[in-house]
Amino acid sequence: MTAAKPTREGSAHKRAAILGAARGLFLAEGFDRTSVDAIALRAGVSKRTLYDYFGDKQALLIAVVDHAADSLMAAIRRTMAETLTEVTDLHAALLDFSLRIATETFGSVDYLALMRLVTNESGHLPQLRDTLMTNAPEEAIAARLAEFGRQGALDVPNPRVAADHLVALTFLLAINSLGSTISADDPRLRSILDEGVRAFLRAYAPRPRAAL
Amino acid sequence: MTAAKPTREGSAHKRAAILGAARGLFLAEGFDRTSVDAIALRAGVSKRTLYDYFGDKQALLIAVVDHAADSLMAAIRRTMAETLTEVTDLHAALLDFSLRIATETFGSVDYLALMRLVTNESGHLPQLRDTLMTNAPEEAIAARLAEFGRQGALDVPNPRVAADHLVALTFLLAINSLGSTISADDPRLRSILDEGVRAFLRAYAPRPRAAL
DNA sequence: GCTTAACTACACTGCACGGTGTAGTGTAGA
DNA sequence: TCTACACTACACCGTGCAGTGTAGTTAAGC
Repeated sequence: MTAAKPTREGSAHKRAAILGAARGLFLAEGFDRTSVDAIALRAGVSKRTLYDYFGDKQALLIAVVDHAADSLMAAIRRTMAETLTEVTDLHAALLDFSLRIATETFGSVDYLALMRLVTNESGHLPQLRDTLMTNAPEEAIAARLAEFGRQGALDVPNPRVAADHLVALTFLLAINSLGSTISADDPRLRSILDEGVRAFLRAYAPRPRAAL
Repeated sequence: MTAAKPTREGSAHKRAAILGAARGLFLAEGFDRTSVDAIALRAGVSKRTLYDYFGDKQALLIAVVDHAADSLMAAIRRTMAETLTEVTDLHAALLDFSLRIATETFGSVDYLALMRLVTNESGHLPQLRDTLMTNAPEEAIAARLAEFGRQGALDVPNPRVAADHLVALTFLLAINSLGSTISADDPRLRSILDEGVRAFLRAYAPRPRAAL
């Protein structure tokens, strides 16, 4: 799924170093402001090797986003399995989930920052559009919300919309209010996520059928 | 409030032309990808004049954002006065408000796109931070929501949080789902705003005190 | 020791772009 | 007509940077 142009496909270690360096610099400086020389320097790799591995600065960006998407999906699946099993206290479960996803190693916040970067900074990369237009994270969350709906813990006639709303009330709002650099222990982050989850549950709490 | 470096302060018409051209190109291509020559060409002005007016590419960006913020605030105030007066049908009123703000001449969507651009593309402009960190739009909306709360039409213990949630469920979600280029008649936009307003009202509808 | 492959160091090209300096043009007022 | 001004057209500079070509180094396998 990854592997943009691994012309030589050398040691995975070097590949990871390059991806990590590129991700960090792209997030901190933006795509255009990040020079390939800086990435190579930070990765401890010669510029030539970088080009042999990825072929192109744009291809490197695609690889970074691809890798981030995979990481995020893995984190979501793992965290969901660990936090979103209980139906007893949905607020605690959803808040735990949001907090962990937001702050976990390369969580959704960095992912969203990358998305913004891609969407705004280079709005003309057909390859990227394909990669990131899958909305896999939202779909995964939607599936879980649908499950809660089936169990009667939520009222979600349209799970995908509900998932979008949950994401908007938590991650989207967090990254919009705070910058792209969010520290895990920032009290504002916890506050935003908490309020967001609260509002989400108020909007999607099961209500007596007669009320409508 | 505007006026970054109007070294010469010539005809307001030329100034507006430059601002408009810059805004359009910044939104379409991003800040770094937009050359000053392109802006001058599109504005029908010599590059030299552009520099005489604004002094600097960064100063031009600041002026653009400043102007956008002013426009948006004016639009919000005007539209709020025209749509958010009725308490009878809050859903219709809020949806109308959202739709008009989102699609109006330089609505919140473009504003948010500019914010993203600024935040991500050049994360090191102290001047810009000051300009856009006011959160004036959210504050204005919060004030109106508080008013609704006083009238018993909504249950908003914390108006500012409620305003953030409304914005997240509508504009933020819209710009995140659709690109920065949103046509006013895109049915998806209306759908997103409608669902967002619905969820917001479910979350902030007045509820019997006994229920909690 | 020899070959092969991965990699580095480094020089180099081409280009795009931000910003400046200036000569010249059109225009309005005295 | 002269002056002042706003503006254009254009040439120009410096620089940063993507991408390439290559000679040389290291290490592994034979």
